[in-house]
Amino acid sequence: MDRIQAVRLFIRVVDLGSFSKAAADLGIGQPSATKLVAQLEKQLGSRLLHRSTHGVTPTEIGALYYEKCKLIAHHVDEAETVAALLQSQVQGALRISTSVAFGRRVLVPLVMRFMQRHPKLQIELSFEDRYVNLVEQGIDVAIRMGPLADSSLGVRYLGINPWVVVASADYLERRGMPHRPADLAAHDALVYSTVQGDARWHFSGVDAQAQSVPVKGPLRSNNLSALLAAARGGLGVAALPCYVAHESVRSGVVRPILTEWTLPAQEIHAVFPSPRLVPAKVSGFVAWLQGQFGERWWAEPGPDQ
Amino acid sequence: MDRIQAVRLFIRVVDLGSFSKAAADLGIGQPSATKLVAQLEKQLGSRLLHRSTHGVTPTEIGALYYEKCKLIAHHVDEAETVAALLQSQVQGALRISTSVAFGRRVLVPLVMRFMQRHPKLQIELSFEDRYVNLVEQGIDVAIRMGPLADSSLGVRYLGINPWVVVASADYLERRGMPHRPADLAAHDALVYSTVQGDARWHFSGVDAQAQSVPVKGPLRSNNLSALLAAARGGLGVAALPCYVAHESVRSGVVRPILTEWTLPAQEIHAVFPSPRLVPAKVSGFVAWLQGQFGERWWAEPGPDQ
DNA sequence: TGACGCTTATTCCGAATCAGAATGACAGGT
DNA sequence: ACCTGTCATTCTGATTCGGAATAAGCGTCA
Repeated sequence: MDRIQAVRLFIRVVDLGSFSKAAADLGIGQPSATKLVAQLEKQLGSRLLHRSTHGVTPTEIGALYYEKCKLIAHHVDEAETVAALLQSQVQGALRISTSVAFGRRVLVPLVMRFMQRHPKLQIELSFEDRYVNLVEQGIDVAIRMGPLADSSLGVRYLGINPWVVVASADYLERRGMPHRPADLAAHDALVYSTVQGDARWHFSGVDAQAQSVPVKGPLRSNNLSALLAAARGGLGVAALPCYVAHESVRSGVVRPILTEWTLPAQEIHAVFPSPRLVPAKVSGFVAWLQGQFGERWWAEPGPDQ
Repeated sequence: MDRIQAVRLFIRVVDLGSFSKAAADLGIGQPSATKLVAQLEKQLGSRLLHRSTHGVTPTEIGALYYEKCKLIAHHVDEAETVAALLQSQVQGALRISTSVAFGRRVLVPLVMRFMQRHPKLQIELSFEDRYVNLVEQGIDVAIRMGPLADSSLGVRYLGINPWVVVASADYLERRGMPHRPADLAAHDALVYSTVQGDARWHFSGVDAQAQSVPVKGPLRSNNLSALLAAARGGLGVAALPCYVAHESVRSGVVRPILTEWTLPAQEIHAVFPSPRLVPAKVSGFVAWLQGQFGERWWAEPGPDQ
């Protein structure tokens, strides 16, 4: 027996003065209404309604209880409304976790645009290159690159994150232009320690032949901006995500090399707790994000740079 | 699914941070707790709790809903308390319906005593010699004489209401003392029109022989006090309830006659709506009343006379 | 007076739901 | 590495639910 429905029914019964009408009003059968109120009375241990063959009238206790029931129903409605509003509207606090470089360069401008569309949304952007436990940290959605470890979470594919190998023009002049991946062995590599911890770069040729070459060089860092700066300074060859390198390539400070080969691209995913029953602020943000990663999204202008 | 129990469970789950503990707290199994909250979430359409293997924490929506739930639970408790208090305590308004003479002479002093025992009780005494519909008139309990018509009501036997035939001493001197019911044919009868509408008095002898005698006389009234006054004034012979005649008999103003025969006594009943689930104010009053009608209750002193 | 209409109460039966035991999976503490 | 405590899932028997049909009561109206 659902006592909340029983309370709602009782209210309608008192309002309409009839089991039949109230039952029809709530879309249930008359016998159910009779039995439901009878159970309510049994639980309370006191009669709420005087029955006659021509309708019902509340008893003294029933009248008092009726007033209380209206309060209860009101609060129940309010509670459901609260939940529904938070659920259906994009509002409240949205805590986003993302990697440092991607967040700084790509996500920030996107989030700015999203915030303009949803003024009631309060964004909290958290930059972390290490894996974080979404639930523990209270993260609503994380944007992650590469393979996904935690399969119990909700996941949406956003796009692909291609990489490119770049070097500055003067460096290439000094050290020569590599034509094959193997040529890199003679070059100074700027290694992104987070992804390329094993100091090997994996290439795929146009004929789908994979090549893995060990690299070594003067700089290892977990900060892509530092690697880009080093590449711009002519310190070596860097493998960078396109979105990091694009500006410098476009302005000519660095030049992409080995364009016949491609580095393994990472899939970009939005990850969030609880695959089902996702708040609208999360699902709305993710859905909107999915529309923002076009064919050459990394060529979009960055935030300020 | 009982949503009120679900709400209560959800509160305990948030309080204790665990399904298992909350389930044990409410005396249900852990799977039930899990399923109940899951249903609650399904109905609301949003996740209320973050699950982990070491307990649960409320989500943003869950925390808000938790506050609402506490309000709801509070109001539910209050409503149940209201009903329980009215039900179990003798308080509130008690509407009593009774016949005019009986009420005035017998019930009023009894009710006075009952009121002293229960100060929170508000009595409304309604005097009506005709039959009233208890439910329509909002009567909590009626004290009725004689046969009961409405069998759908709750009934408690209170006692017997004997009658006596009286006349004043000077009348008997003038007209002679009747020795048998048949002698009344030569007397002036004072007829109580409500009960003796057919103008016949029915006697039972000591040997259980029934006699029915037609009576006629100068006065018919539906008011027993008027008949008593007429009898005291020597206007005739009156058949009266003992409780009406007793004072006048004791003081010698009138004398009982035909004491070898008895008039049909009426059973006194308390009648109230709804045989089951009777409020304590009603059942308490009726139970107390039952103890007040002893062997010669009608000899008790009246209110003021 | 009698037929009708509307109401509540009760019965009955198939279907849906519930409750708890058992089991599995998982993470943290020792 | 094991143990403990937690949540999720599955399964099964019993309970409950919900509506159709029925009965009975009372007021209304012709």
